Amino acid sequence: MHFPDTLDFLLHQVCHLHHHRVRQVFESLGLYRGQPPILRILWDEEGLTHNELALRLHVTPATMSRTLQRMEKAGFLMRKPDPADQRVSRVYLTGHGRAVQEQVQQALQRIEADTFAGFTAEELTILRGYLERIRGNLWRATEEKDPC
Amino acid sequence: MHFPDTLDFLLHQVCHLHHHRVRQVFESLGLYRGQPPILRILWDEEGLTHNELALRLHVTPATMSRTLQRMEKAGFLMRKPDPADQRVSRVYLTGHGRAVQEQVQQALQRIEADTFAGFTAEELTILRGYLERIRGNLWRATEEKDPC
DNA sequence: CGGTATTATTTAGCCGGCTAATCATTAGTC
DNA sequence: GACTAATGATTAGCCGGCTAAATAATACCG
Repeated sequence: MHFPDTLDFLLHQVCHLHHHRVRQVFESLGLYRGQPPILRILWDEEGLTHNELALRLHVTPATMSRTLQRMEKAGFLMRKPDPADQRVSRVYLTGHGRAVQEQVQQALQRIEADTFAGFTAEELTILRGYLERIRGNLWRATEEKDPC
Repeated sequence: MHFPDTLDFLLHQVCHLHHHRVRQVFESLGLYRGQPPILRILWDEEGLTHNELALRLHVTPATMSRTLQRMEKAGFLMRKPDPADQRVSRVYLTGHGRAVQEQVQQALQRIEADTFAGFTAEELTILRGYLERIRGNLWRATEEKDPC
């Protein structure tokens, strides 16, 4: 690398490697990066609408629609129309979607253990604070409609 | 959110928001998220091969090939065959690719300022250390060929 | 009640990630 | 020199992001 790492580029690299690690760990379960967070929500609460899921995970309805399609096709969940509103469809787990819970939780713990290996409890607390501040910073920055 | 944020999910959210911010800031320059790092390298050193660029940025040749195609089409760079080896093509900036340097640098500084707003110099040093450790952790984890 | 506005989901197309396969070129070996 | 192995770039297809547009259903207002 010919130019020194900016902190921002370092964050970019961490993101890239994190994505790669997630991909690697979930591959054998037939799950892709965007899918485990959806399962986590549904294990806790089935019957949510597409929109509710999209809002929870801060992605667009278009993204959610497509991911849910793929997960339904892969057998993790099913979508049923809401009897009270024909525009709405609600999302429910299949048996397979429920059956993978233990494995997915273990996979998530594995990723977390890998990512933060060697950090003391105090360091993890400090790091959490830093990441929360960064999240807040970025959230505010993207919400301000740029005049440029 | 019905389950508490794990640190890992917090990192996931930071990545997502960071991507979004980068997208937002570069939109007006006609650049997409993966493209500014390529320009940064080329401002410093033109004539690199596809493979060299891919290795520098830790992406696959397929990804680099496609991104370069798009950037050439958008007018930022051009690719020329290497006279010594017909498999190789080398990447050079166009006038436009050079002309946007100042604006791109400013955009990058803007993202950095937004992301780390409110951090003291000491905190930034600690954060850098943490991110470097995380990068190393993830790098090692992905390189180990998982037996699972 | 009729007309307009809003909403929920989907599709198309762009982007950057990946893997796998392909093709032409080059390197290596006998 | 002939053959095989390796290499560089590309394409196809999958994924998750986005925006824009579309369609059908529902809400709202006069």
